[in-house]
Amino acid sequence: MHDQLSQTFQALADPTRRAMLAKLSLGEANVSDLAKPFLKEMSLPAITKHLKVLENAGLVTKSRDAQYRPCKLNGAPLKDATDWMEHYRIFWEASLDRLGEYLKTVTAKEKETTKKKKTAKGKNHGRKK
Amino acid sequence: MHDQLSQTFQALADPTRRAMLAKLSLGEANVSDLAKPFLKEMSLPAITKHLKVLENAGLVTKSRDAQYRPCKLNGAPLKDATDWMEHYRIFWEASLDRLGEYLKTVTAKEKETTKKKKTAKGKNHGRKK
DNA sequence: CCGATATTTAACTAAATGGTTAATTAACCA
DNA sequence: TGGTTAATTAACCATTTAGTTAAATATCGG
Repeated sequence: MHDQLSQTFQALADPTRRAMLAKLSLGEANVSDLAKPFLKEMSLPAITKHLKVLENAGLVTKSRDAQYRPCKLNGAPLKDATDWMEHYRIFWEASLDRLGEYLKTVTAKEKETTKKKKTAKGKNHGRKK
Repeated sequence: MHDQLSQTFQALADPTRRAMLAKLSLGEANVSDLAKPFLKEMSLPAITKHLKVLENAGLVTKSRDAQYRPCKLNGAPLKDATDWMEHYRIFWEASLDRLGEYLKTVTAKEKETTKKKKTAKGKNHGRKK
């Protein structure tokens, strides 16, 4: 998985890393700032590694300030990610529409109760249709 | 990594799986349809596994039609993913805006040449330097 | 220079990922 | 019924991931 987009999605596929990005969205923070909320759950080197994943994905840049490493969020790779997802927007808006449609239907037809009920509903493992 | 959002991003973090979604965005397709473009690079069971990842992430649903398994794209999980990313939009538009700003500036102020140039520009977070 | 603080590196481990080949299941069709 | 097609499952393997502890590096501050 070497392409940029995969790396971006991969980096986002972890709640710790997303939380770190959320923190960085509030402003620069050094490593121990970023680590603080997680030090009960994991060690500092674990944080360093997560940060490295974010850096490799280009989502975070690190600079130097004495012994500190102030980190900065770089949103650029997220643009390509949203651009990719944008192509699929219709596929969730469509289903929401259908949900709305469905809700209208059920509320409207509340009188027309229990018509057909025992048509093979479950797995119907044996055959098709 | 058990949360839905992580699973969604994880599923998207692979070009084969994204290509399968792209194909499904054109309409239903059964497993061998989906596999066809990749059978030179990988085996059918590999495709089955990728498909399973997409199913587990809720991005694809599979039904039965005789020996075929028609697959359908379900965009719903992508909504949460884009919603998440939406919070960061400013972080890529910011840089693009600054680019636009910059472009306006240079073209507009082409007469007013080189005014102030060396005012501390960076973050200068801690202190040093 | 010394000790403390901030962070990384090394070495290791367990589990997940992405792939393989071979075998199995299921349904069609002639 | 038997052969063919569609797809999954099993068993296995290599690599990556996510974590650990312990040691190393670098910089500040007195």
